[in-house]
Amino acid sequence: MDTLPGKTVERLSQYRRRLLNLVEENVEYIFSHELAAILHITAVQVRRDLMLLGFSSVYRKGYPVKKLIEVIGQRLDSESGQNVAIIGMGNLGTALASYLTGLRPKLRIVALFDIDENKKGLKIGGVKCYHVSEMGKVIKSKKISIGVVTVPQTSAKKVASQLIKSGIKGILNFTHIPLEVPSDVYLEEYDMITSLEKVAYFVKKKKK
Amino acid sequence: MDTLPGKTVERLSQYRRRLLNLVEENVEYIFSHELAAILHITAVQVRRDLMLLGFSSVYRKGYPVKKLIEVIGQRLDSESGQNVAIIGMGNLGTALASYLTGLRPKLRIVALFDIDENKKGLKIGGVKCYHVSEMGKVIKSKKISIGVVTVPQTSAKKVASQLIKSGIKGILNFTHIPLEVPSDVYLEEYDMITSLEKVAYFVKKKKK
DNA sequence: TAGATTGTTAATCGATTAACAATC
DNA sequence: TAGATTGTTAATCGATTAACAATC
Repeated sequence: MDTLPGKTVERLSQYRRRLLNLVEENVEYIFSHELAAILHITAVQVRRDLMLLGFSSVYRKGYPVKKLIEVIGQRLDSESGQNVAIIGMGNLGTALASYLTGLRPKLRIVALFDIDENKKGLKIGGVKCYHVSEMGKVIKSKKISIGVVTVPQTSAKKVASQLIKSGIKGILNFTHIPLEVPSDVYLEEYDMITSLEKVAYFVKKKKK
Repeated sequence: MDTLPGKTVERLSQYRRRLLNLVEENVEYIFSHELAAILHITAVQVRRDLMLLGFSSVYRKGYPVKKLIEVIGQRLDSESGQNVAIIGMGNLGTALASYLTGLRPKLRIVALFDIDENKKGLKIGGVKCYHVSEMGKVIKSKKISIGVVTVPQTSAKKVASQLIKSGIKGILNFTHIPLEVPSDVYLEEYDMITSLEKVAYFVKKKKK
């Protein structure tokens, strides 16, 4: 199966989330222009993405919602699911832990880590917190392939190298320093201050 | 002055952050390939971005760090600075408030809001928390132009419309529902689960 | 049927990279 | 000088949009 473009992957993730809401509301079919309107994109964009999935609509009814959710899942998710750890139980890590836990059945948050001995054994969103010194052991025993890094800047590099040494295959980095990873590890970085500065820049520009 | 492409704005924000670190280390000049290496991009990319700024290097010494920081500031920042509010003091909002406060002199976090009466008057990172009912009043009196939305999903739309009604010009949305804004308001959305699903997808793909 | 919607190709737009003369 | 580095144009790559025949 071909690898989808990153942008399409992002949108498929968004489509699925909206579609899951629609199922709750007992919507059975949706037209491309309806889904597009929800996400503020064009109907062509939606149709093209679904074309890449090889998914077709039902004539004059639109796309069957449940079926589409299923097909997106087949493409995005790993069949057996993937295990995720969050490292750094400050405010950001805690927010992520409680939000992500149980949200996607195929993306299981199975371990949290913090340097603070007092947080050891704590449960956030039902998931146990371990001391960072146990990282290597827990990552291997729980078959964790993805690490979310929410530690303070100062320890980011150390944590990343520990993750890599433990055999993690993907890192989502929320700290504000760029990380170095070997080519077999997928790295995604997100930086809040950059987003905010971008908003500030375009607000300034709009004023004129 | 021409409007810079969004991607360039993002990178300029990143350059500045790295350059500020370099100043601490008393680095006076930097070559394009050095800055590129720090950010895992190409030297051409860096040079092209700086070309858009109209900024030139010093022959055989590279770009003067302090001067470059200044020029990036002239382009990205608003001269008089911009005021920012964060709405929703859960874990995520608290993380943002404490991280962002005082980080960029021209982006001042001047007010926090929460629906919980008990948080009223609280100070996070030295910034006062108000009750959401005071939003309109405080936004106007403090001349706030940017709102960061970190409330629970259920109240996201309501908060956004209050912000817009109060005259805000930019919204950074961390909730998981797409917002609707009029065309004179700049909207940037960030969704953590989408980032995580993207990492998961490419980890799955790499395995093969 | 008439016409709303679709799936797909081709065209366009935007962003990145290659190429290379200019610098001193 | 020789050669590292730069600034900029042109070429390439990738993603979005326009166009439109096909569907029933």
